[in-house]
Amino acid sequence: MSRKVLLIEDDIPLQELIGSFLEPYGFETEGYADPKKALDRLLVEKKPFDIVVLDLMLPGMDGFDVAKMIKSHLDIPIIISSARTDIGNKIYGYDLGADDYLDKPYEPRELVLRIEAVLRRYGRKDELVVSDFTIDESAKSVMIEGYPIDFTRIEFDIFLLLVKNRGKNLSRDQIIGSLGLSDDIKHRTIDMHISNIRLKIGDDAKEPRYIKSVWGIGYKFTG
Amino acid sequence: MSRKVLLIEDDIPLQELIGSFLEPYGFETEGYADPKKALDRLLVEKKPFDIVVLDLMLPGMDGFDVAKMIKSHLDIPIIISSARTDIGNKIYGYDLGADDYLDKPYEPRELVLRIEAVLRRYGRKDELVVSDFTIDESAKSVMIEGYPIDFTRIEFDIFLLLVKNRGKNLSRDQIIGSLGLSDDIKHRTIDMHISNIRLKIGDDAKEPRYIKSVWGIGYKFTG
DNA sequence: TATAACTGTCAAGAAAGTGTCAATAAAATC
DNA sequence: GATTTTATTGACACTTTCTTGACAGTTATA
Repeated sequence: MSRKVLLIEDDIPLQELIGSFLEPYGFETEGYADPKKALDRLLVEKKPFDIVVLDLMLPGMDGFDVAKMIKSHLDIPIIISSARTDIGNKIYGYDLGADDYLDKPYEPRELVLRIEAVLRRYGRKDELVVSDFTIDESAKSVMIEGYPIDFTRIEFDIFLLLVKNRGKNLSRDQIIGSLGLSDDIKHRTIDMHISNIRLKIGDDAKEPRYIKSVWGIGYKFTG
Repeated sequence: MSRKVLLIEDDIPLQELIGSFLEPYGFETEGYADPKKALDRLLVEKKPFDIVVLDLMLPGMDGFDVAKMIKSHLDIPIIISSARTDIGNKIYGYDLGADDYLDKPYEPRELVLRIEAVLRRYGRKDELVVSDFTIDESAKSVMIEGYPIDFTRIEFDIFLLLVKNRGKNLSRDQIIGSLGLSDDIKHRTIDMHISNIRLKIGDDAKEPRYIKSVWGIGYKFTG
């Protein structure tokens, strides 16, 4: 299965160079010099690309606006390539959600690496890696340093909630509410789940590394 | 007010170059070649830095471990700088919470821009920043110059109330009422909480910088 | 300056919160 | 529907926080 790259680049020879360079790596490239046409293909015709490679210097439209428009409509990775040496742009690029940034001129080989890295990151998107844990939300599985942890359903839900709010204190009621548990559940119950979670992740309640008790408030995860 | 940069970099000439380049932009740089010393300064002596610039290639310790250690103890932005061209590292860097990534060699001017961008991004958290304090209401946490203060729940509530009414005198009864404490609580109790709060924020009751006693009335926070 | 009212903090007991065992209830699995 | 697994809860020991009386020190005021 070849992966489809939408290349928005007004330098036609470069466009062709990139296209032919990417091909042997299993990428199918479609290049446009006109950003409006590219947007049309992506957003109107809804051709399913895997990634966008976007030049910042474009005729008729600012590359930033293109990136912004794409990101606001579609969840697709974007690599920005630019000859501008202005770093402000680079930062702006990250801010608006570009997934990587490549200075021109670059080696085509580097582009391949970047694309693969970005796709890899995107591909394991439902795999949350936080501190020593790898959490797969859809599989409801957690690994600690590569070793699977055998959480029960509620333990998993509580753990995930804590991790997603890392650094934040969550009260027992917030936990109960977020998990949709019957609301006359006793606070002791949450404590018990926390106790069991700690046991399974090897956290010592006295000196916890991951799940800290916040006296009078609740619990928080600190990666 | 100058912003403090902790530079962990074993190339001494580069360290000095960066230091003198950053200075005119209002940054005060403290450089360490030895990551252990830098960590000591940051985590043990608790010197309040605003940002960490970290080289990955370090003697004695892996830069990743340094970043991890810092992030697990302190909520401070980190920019990783590296000569490694390995893209895997870059991704890993982002994964473990680096706030930006800079390829060596880089223009010092670029570092300035990155630092400012990262600080700007950091600054716009939904936190209440008053005088030397950063208060996160939802997390019920308070930091003074970047370092967490370990308030109890009632201390936090009183402190927040005072801060939100800064400049205004609050009577003990107002405090008791606002916090929903049992209304037959003695005024001594509030004094005691104030005393403990002052202790924790390093305020001297005789000559308080933050929480002033208003004779015959109550207390007020003056940022 | 003397006196009354108020404030700061110590120390100790009261109150509230937390960790976990063990028993039971509820759910899931076979 | 019997068996196994998971969830819930009371109990109790333990920890942390809160409250208060006491008393010294401070400030207002007559």
